[in-house]
Amino acid sequence: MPVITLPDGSKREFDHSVSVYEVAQSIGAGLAKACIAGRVNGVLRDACDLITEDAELSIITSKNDEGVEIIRHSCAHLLGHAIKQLWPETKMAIGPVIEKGFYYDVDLDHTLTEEDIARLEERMHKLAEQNYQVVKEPVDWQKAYDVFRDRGETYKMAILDENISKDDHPALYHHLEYIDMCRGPHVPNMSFCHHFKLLKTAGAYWRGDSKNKMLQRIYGTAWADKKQLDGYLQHLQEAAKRDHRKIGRQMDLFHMQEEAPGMVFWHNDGWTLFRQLESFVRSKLLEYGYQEVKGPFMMDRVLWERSGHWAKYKDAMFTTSSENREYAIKPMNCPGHVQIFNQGLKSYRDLPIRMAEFGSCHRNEPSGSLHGLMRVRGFTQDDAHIFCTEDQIMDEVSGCIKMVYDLYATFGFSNIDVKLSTRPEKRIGDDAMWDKAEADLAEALKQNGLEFEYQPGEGAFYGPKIEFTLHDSLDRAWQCGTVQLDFALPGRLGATYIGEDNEKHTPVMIHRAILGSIERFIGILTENFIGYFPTWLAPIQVVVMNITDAQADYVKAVTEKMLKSGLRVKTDLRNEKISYKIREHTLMHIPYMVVCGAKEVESDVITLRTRKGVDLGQMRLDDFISRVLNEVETRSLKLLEE
RNA sequence: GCCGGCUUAGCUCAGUUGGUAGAGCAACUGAUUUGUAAUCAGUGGGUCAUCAGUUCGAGUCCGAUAGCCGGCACCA
Repeated sequence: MPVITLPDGSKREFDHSVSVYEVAQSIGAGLAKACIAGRVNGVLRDACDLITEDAELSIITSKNDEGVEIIRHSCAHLLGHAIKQLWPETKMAIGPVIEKGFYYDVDLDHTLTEEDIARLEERMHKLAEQNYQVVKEPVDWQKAYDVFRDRGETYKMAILDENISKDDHPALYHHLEYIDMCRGPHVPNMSFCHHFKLLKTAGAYWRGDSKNKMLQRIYGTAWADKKQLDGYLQHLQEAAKRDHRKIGRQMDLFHMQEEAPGMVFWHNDGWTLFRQLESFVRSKLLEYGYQEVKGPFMMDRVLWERSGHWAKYKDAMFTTSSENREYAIKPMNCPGHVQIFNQGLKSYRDLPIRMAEFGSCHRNEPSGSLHGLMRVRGFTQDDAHIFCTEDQIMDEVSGCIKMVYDLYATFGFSNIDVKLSTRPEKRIGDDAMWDKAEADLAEALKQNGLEFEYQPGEGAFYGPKIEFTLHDSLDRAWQCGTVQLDFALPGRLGATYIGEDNEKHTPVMIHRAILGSIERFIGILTENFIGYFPTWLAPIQVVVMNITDAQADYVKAVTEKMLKSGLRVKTDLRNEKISYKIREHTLMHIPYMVVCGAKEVESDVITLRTRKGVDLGQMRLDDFISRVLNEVETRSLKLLEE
């Protein structure tokens, strides 16, 4: 006699076991029709699952996030259904839900082309339009194994063998003649799965291991209704428009070329942006008590062997040799910083030493991983290493965390994910060291009131790390900042200080970067702002234009005054119509456009317009300069009058 | 590195069943002196990524290499 408690607190009593669907039906026909699944005592269950005892139940429909996820999951099955009809020899691997969609990994000798994807999608639509019932069949392990063995699904057999206990009761989901295995839940019928689109194919290793066979992965997106689907497809188009590689070319920020794969040629305007970021960080270094240093770009291989980098990363390091000495071009700055620390005897009174560098690093990243500014082979870290005693760890890590949030806020990034990556398989140092390092970082995060997730096994080989992932305006995630605790490297490289006890001790080293790679950060900023950089970052802040040659001298004088005030200004005295000039500079996203015609000259003012097309009218030049300087100094994210 | 795709003028792209290349924008020159997102006219510009094949003949077909793009793997 189960009593079902609904989310509004109301209770319904049944004199027999009821399915989720039946409960929905008892509430109303509309809800029954919309019912995808149910959450029973907090656990997602299929609509057909029976409730035998008193339970709390909420009905899941396509209005719930969970409902949409179930739709996506069922779309993966639908894709399986279609592909097995078109290519019956296909072996199905896994078909999970991902953010905004789903994919299915399949093993199929025939390489799927774009036309094949179109055919597949068409077939999926045809199947879904039948609105067939999805039938769930709970089975025992052996039955599931037999079913997939009979169907030649070797990957499903492998999953049963390696991932599912023999005592378990996997569920089979029947989509007409197609059968898939799943934890579920799934939609009760395909009427829910009409709003999807296949997006692309890609290669993906079986079980995510590059030693395994590469399968074909088919990506798709699925939504509750057409409006959501169309909205998402449009969102994808918008995202493509803000690609930093495209904007970087349009705004003449940088280029890359075949002769230097993964390395950036910064043009004047891009380099201006770069320098602005650098001086911003530099000003913060002073505020947070750092010194700034610069180490050599390459050092003898022996040093990298001692640090442990050679053993793990030699394939990814660029080397060069001269006069019987082999050098490695630095892939990171820490060993260099230890060399600086090692000059002269240090006392515990000297600690902590916070040593920062805009470190130019080179790593021979795998060719397939290169991606515009986001993943390059030559990059610049806003790197720092803090040498401190064990007692100082908490304060120093805490200081790093505060600095991370301080800097990100300047760019308007507030939605930040925090992760703590723990010891990897390949590592140096004993377990006691790792226990302490991981505990310290976790404690520092807790003290700062931050919620975080653990990433087991994702730490660096010398210590655990905190990773900060920020979200841009399209809610895409980018890992930028990192704080790493290191009990290993200072010892390996012979760093010591004299303690209160007059004995030598090995300092602890904290590695930290906030922007990460400046190149990458510029890529992120470009896409986040779609090229509309805030004035303090904008390569050109103001452009001054004349209407006719008669105002050329006035324009030059106005420009001169702005330049002397420290603004980045350029003139446009070309013999073109004002609308033509405005169009061009608007496309280049220059924050302020100043027009000087006969009227302005006469009353000694300027006329202003912003790149957003806002008319700011006439203004006195001094007034404008002081307002913009204030905007730059406060690193405002908004233009005047915005 | 792996799977797939792509590579034609500075940029965005056409180029029919193989018959030695075209547009728009940009650039340059000239005219135009113009009031808030494109003035008009003219000119120049490509070993069709590179290399090697098939063919009487290759931008087009085959192969290799490089780079890029989408993923996967990697990411100190």
